[in-house]
Amino acid sequence: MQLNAFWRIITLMKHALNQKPDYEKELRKAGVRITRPRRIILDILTSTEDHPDAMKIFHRAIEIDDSISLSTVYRTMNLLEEMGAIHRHAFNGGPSRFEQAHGEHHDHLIDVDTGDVIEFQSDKIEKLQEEIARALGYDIIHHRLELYGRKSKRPE
Amino acid sequence: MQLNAFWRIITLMKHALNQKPDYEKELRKAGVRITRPRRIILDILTSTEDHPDAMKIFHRAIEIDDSISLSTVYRTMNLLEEMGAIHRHAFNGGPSRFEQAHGEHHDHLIDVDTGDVIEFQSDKIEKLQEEIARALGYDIIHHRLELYGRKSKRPE
DNA sequence: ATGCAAATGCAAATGATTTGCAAAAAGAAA
DNA sequence: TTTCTTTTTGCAAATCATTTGCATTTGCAT
Repeated sequence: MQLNAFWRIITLMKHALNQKPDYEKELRKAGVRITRPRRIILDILTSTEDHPDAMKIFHRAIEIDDSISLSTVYRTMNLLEEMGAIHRHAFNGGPSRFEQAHGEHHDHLIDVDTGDVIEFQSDKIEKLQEEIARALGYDIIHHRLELYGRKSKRPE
Repeated sequence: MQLNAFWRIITLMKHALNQKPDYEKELRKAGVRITRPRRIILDILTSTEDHPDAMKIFHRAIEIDDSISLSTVYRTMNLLEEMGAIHRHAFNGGPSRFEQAHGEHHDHLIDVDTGDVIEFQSDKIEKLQEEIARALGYDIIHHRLELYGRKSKRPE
């Protein structure tokens, strides 16, 4: 795992640290009913490293319980997003892809050939964004930095 | 217009400098037929400061010629994008919004209340992105930086 | 002017996502 | 653990942005 003063890779960190927040308890506390479909979807989300879209989540879900419907997946994603448990991305304008909202904010490098996603974070970039927004008279609500790249021929 | 070593506003620049590339000639040279709908859509694109979506372009177009169809707008946007004459954005995962591809690369600050877009550019951020991608073993094909913000209460 | 390939308008198709509704399940109360 | 009320579900149909098939029209090289 890379680590230096300017930026760091996030992807592997959450699993290395085995951060699996107990969403079930959290959600219940917030008055959300924990149903069978929701529990299954949460499990899928907390145990994957990728950023699946609704259809992919649906397919993984019906392998566990084939009565789950696609609309429930969509409804659950909306619910979890509102509760702040997941984040939604629209890479390249494609279908929404989701990831569990583990603590650290991070940006994404998307492999244009495979769709793979690497998460990283740079305080330096973050700080520059703040500076620019402030100078333009704005407060940043959220932001989105996506690098679309291809594996280098000769990695250094 | 702001200007310093680290970043600059782009939005106003293109109109201040009155950069209206002659897309018609360029496209014709590339073997693209200049039809009435295409001419009208190009005019709309080169004479607006905002980032309209297909529907907005369509409405502006039928004011000039009410026989233009929405599918032609979409087809023309795809064509112009392939020709590199325009850029497509999917802010917030909403419908595609377009802008003429005037020379300078730039990023966007989107006003979450109004949908307004301010264009800016920071070499420093650009350079950091390159660094990160390289360290991860990738070449950047393109990237996307969007700041979503709200006007500060006390602008400085 | 003429001919033919390319572009258009229209309507129907697509893909992602949402919604209405009756039936089923969750959780509080008894 | 049974009952009751409310929420959630599955299904099918609806919606939204966008694309496509096809018969007709148009650009433009000859």
